[in-house]
Amino acid sequence: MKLSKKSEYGLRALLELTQFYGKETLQRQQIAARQHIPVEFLEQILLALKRAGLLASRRGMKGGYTLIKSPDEITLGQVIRILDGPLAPISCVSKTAYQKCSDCPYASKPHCPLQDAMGEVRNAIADILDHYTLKDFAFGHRKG
Amino acid sequence: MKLSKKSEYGLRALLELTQFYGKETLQRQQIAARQHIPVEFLEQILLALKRAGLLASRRGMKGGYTLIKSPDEITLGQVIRILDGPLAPISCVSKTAYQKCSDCPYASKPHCPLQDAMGEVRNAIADILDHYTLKDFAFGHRKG
DNA sequence: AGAAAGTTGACTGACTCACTCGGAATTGCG
DNA sequence: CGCAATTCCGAGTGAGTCAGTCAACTTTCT
Repeated sequence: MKLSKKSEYGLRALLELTQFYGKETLQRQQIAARQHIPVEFLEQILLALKRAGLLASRRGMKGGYTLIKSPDEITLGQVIRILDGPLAPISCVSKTAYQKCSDCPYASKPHCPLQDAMGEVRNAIADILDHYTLKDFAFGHRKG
Repeated sequence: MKLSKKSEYGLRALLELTQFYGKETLQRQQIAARQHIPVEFLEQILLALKRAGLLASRRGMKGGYTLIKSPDEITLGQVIRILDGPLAPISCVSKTAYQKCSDCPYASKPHCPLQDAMGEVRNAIADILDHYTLKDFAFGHRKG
């Protein structure tokens, strides 16, 4: 039940990018320095987020990265799925990456206890993370 | 955000033991066969659950494992913590195994966005798993 | 042209996961 | 007692993942 460093760094990088949304582009180095992230590792994270359509970048001098979508249209759930894969604790309860469990003795039965329990967990996680936007994340969460 | 095979097998084994609670002791082989679990791997899982005080065992012929506590006093959360460690996605929001994050730039600040978000997630997971008993698990969950 | 940035793919060392094995200790039965 | 059946325990293993690192290349600005 663990969040990888990759996702953690990715989220922290987006925190910076959100703060400068609409103002400046940020360079790897700046983000890395402000958030204490190894710069080469950060790079491949930023690239993944770019390929997924969240970021744009410009090369060369004065280059850098920018958020390409509004911070209230990006959720933590999206980001984690990009960097870590599905949120579900077991793949037979994933909605975005469902896979039938192969050797489970309940595969043929009408219902599986593990699926019931883990389905609840996955929904609880997704409910939070898919409604938690970068804006909430960077400027304080809505509730309260 | 993934449940290990170890926990999955452990939970499925306890499903069997719950069904025979107060009736018979079950042997590794029987559990392994009924739940399609590699028997030597199952063994070390059962041992861990025994050391944690959930199971008792008897050696030799006619030996086997029994649940030592009532199925409505054991929660899925307990089991997963024994086999997989803390439920929290990052250790700085764990209640059972808290660890200060070392290089986080928010460590000194009054609050950390990542902690806010992941704290919510950890609470949601724990709320479910710490109230989901083996009895619920084996015989159908309370709600509804 | 040349410096500064991003891009790409490969590489690495440490670690974890999911088992597997061998052997010792315990128990039941004849 | 002797033997078989069972649990107990520690160590080992092969594949894969995690968390970076590196070198070489392309693009852009001055």
